[in-house]
Amino acid sequence: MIKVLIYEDNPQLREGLTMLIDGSDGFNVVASYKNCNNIISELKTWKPDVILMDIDMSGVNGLEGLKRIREVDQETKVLMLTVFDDNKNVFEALKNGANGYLLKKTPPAKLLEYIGDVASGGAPMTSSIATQVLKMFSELPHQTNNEYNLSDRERQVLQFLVNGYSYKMIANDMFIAIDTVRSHIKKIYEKLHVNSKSEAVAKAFKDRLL
Amino acid sequence: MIKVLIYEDNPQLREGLTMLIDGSDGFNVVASYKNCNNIISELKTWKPDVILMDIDMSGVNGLEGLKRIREVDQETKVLMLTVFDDNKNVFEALKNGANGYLLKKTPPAKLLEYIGDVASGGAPMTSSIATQVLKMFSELPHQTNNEYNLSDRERQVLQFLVNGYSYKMIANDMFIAIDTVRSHIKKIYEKLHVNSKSEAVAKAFKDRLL
DNA sequence: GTGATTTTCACATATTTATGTGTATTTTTT
DNA sequence: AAAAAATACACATAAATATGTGAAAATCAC
Repeated sequence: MIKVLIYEDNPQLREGLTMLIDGSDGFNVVASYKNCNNIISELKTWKPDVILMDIDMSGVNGLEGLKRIREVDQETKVLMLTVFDDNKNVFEALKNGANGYLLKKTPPAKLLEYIGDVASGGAPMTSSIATQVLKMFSELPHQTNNEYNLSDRERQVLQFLVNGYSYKMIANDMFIAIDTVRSHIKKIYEKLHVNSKSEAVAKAFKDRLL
Repeated sequence: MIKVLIYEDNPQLREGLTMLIDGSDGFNVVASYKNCNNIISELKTWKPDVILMDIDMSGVNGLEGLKRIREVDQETKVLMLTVFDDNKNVFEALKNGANGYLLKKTPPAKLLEYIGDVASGGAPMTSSIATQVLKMFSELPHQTNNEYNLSDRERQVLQFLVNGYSYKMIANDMFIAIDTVRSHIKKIYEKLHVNSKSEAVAKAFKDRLL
């Protein structure tokens, strides 16, 4: 018997899902809520096998709920539900440890099938979602990180370093004195907590700084 | 009407698949073969919408067949079929532009559904496969590339460079003379076609050399 | 508008790197 | 067994890098 906990904003859909799932052999809906405001205590109370989680809810939404769950529990399977297959949410959800991602228009029979899948360790997603996921991963490594607060000029210089330019070449290409290049680089080292060109270059790759 | 072309080693399964698919509304099996030896001319002859491709076949196998197709055609959908969901093949297939990946034990009804999915642009996969794909991508950057034929010792030295070690520190840690470190590094530069430490480090990341 | 940051430049110097040329074992490949 | 790589070491030198100290103008943020 798979214990299911439902989070869904819309009362009609919430009722519908509960009826559908609870009325099916092998499934048991232990409770359903309209947002994730008290998700941790609810999780502890019901100890569900699978959580069906709507993304868009007023109050604490599904992504936030997922995060809260994963802070304390890696075991419970979480199946995200959404109306739109919008890129950003899919990615956020998967990053935060969602076990699957379904569109609300998924037919009832398949929904049950997917809940079964996820309960037994699978990662179900509708094929349109799967397409997106693959596309995202293939296009991925583009989104720059700037937790080190490099300035524009510093990022430019770092880019040159990564491309293997010497100080002299950088000075030439940027139309500044070599001593200026030096001072930028000194600042970069400070900010990245390194003290050599290759460490800076390595860090640029590791932390996707460019 | 979705035109399907089948490549499958096992005569019984080939017959079975053909019967199943051809006998279903909306599907038409245009031909089926026991290997990919002549896949390009067969592709041109039949112009299928979807190719159902077994991975393990004697003669030209499915992966090789997929590669040949993608050299000349990006449009035709290719659904890979396999008995085992072994990691390596899944990855290879997806890298080479497979549109989906199914286990042979997929029930007939779902198989048809998946063929429909892929024909309309989806990327169907069984949930066990999807799980693997996600896991692979998340674990990914681990599988070293050695097209530059770095020797063991050279790779070690490069690793130290990436970690920001100076020649002196490398010599110390590897219990060799600093001149030996130099000579290794010179060799590394030759092989990577670079001439500075940072270029070598950058290349190590770009080409996932370590 | 003023204090903070960024960008620019200068001078000095110790250390590190890049390159060349050569040699001698050992290991691997053919 | 011979040829080819890989590994190890030495000496020399020009170029590049790291580091320090200092300072002025421009730009940004509150």
